[in-house]
Amino acid sequence: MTGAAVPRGTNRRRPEASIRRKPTINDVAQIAGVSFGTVSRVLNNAPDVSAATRQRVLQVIQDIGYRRNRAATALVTSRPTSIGIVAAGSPRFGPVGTLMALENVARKKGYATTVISAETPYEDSVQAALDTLDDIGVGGIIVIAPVVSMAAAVWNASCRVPVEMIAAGASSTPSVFTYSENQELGARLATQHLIDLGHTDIAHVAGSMDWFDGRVRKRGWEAALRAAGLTPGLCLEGDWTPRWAYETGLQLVRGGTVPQAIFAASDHTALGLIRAFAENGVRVPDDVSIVGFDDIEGSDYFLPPLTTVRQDFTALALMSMEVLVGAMEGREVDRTPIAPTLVVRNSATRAVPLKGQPPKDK
Amino acid sequence: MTGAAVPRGTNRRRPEASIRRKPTINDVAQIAGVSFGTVSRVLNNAPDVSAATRQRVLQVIQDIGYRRNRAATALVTSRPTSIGIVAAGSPRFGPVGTLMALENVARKKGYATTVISAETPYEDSVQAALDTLDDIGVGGIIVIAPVVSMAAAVWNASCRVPVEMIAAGASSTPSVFTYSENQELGARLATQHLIDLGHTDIAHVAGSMDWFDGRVRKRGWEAALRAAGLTPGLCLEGDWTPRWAYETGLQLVRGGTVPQAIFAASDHTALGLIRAFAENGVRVPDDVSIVGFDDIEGSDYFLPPLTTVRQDFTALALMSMEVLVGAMEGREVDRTPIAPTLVVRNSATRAVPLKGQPPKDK
DNA sequence: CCCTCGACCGTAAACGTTTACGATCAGTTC
DNA sequence: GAACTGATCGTAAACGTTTACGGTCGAGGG
Repeated sequence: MTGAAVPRGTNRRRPEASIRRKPTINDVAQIAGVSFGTVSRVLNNAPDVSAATRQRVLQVIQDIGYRRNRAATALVTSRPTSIGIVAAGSPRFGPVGTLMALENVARKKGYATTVISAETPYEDSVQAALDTLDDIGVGGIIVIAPVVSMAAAVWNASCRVPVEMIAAGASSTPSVFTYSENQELGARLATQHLIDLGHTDIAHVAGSMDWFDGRVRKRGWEAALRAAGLTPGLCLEGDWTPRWAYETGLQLVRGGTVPQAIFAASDHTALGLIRAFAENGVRVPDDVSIVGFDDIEGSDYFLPPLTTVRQDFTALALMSMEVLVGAMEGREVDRTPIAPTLVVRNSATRAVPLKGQPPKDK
Repeated sequence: MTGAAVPRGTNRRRPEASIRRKPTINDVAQIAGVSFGTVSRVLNNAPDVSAATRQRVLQVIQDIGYRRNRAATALVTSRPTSIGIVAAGSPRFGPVGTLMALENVARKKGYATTVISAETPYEDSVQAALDTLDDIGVGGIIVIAPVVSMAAAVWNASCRVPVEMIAAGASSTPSVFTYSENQELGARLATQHLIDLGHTDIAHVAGSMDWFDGRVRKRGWEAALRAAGLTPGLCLEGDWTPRWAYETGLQLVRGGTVPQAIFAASDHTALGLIRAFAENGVRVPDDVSIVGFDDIEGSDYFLPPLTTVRQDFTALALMSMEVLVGAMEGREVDRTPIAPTLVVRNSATRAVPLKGQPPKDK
């Protein structure tokens, strides 16, 4: 190969210096004694390569540890190579496992994930996150939007790529579609369990109504009650903290208005309630039945072990990624939400007739 | 959710909306009436461009919503533009907040983060993760390696870019350096608290010795005891689950060997212990003092509220990113670990003289 | 008036791929 | 034996930047 008309592809500026530089497609080609075009073909599993040649190239790739430069690939094929995830900074998330599961599915499908946090759930912050992701060249975005203000921000933002929102019970728009677990069903399951146990006075110590989860769980509670011909009783709305629940519980016992049964919006809520009751001699489940929601780690070792609702975050991640990739590739994909399951333990028990009242009183 | 919401700022930011294609540096140049070289200069804050021109170019960039193509940039300058994070799939992680904090710091420093999960803590899995990250062109990698087998895998793996491991008490090597919170100090704090309360019979219900956290917390317990002239008592090693702790607790009460005080390796461990004791009439803290580790959400509403040790994951993320970026840019950076803090609540109390024994015996 | 010098700006080449197209060379077919 | 046909392979031209270098132009020194 003399200097005459060195074709563009050959590595001219480095004879055989063999620096620590990453090998390129040309290095492979040269060693394998083919042109870089051929190497590209084997890289992309394209036809028009003989088995023997393919084998040889593959061998060289293996030997010198060649790895395709993603930037170059991304540059020429605008085909996206990664997926963006924007997560709120909020602590009340699914476990890290959710994120990991998301990544896992994406990787198996050949996409890298880059996650980015929205500093606030408002428009500029969300738009900034979306833009940053767009820069990177993601092919689609999943935003975890537990809070309604964040969802609103997403609806108002603009983005060139498909955006999927994980937000329980939020509505889809043409440009932003939604996926989530069927938390309303979960709430109905929990409430129904209490109903089946014979309770009629079933209160709800709710989460924040700024959260979709809070809204949807409350809705499920109401729906179950109505379906059973019961009128929804007390509903206290707060935040998700054990502290708030504790204080709420205190008020209940002080006011002498502890209900027969409580559907707590989260396990942490249940935890606060239980402590407030325990400190005042109100026994769970003997005096009041409680069921929680989330099945956080350790809830099986609360005092008493908590009957609660479990969401399958891994399945959620799997499905939502399926949906997004489907949208990116223009495929249609089934979008029936995942169903949570009730896990019954010891915090809710059969209703006993209230003292001085006939049972089945209605 | 009425239709009042703007239907997702459709093309609002794209006035003339000529083509769907992203504008390039050439589009900007053409509209601004300069050459692409000039645009590149203003993009990079290079000198040799007059204030007037710079202003005009900036304006055009703003107007047409130009955003620099990262792939192209990455291709020509090999300067890294992102940071990789590999996390084990394990559930026993810090909260999502840790990951988010990591991302946050990185973004502020101008790096994107891409996280990837190692499917197993073994060598091929870890190496694969490292390779994938290398492909993407990250400038440095943070691996969260709680398990010793994973750390070993990292030590044995090869990687062209700086690798930082977050692993409590693991040693640094020339190629892989380590950062973490000072968990041994945390364990000593917890134990010392018990000692200060007058306990002399302080057992440790440990975590798994496959975890750095498990090893280091045990070491801290021993160290505190020795420093106080006490000989370490019972040490039961298990996993981190409440379940195992529960069963261990059961054995303790059945054997009549419940110690005076227990340093539990984690809050979940403490939770299991507490239940086992509660179910058998052993009162916490009256009969046995317990201090946990982690300060998980809700531990302040356990029965009783748990005295425990809190790690500052945000600070950890901040510092470790600082360290990594420092290494990437060849800077020296202070690497003193972060100190956890003891948060005292109600699960540990002053020692009472054992029945039938004189106090201050031994 | 020529030369030099900054300040400003344009241009070519390179980064490592993919894609479209053209070339070569057996083997077939007539 | 000429022309056609696949199968296999090589080549040029992009993709959107950055970098190194070269040019122009007006001002100022001699």
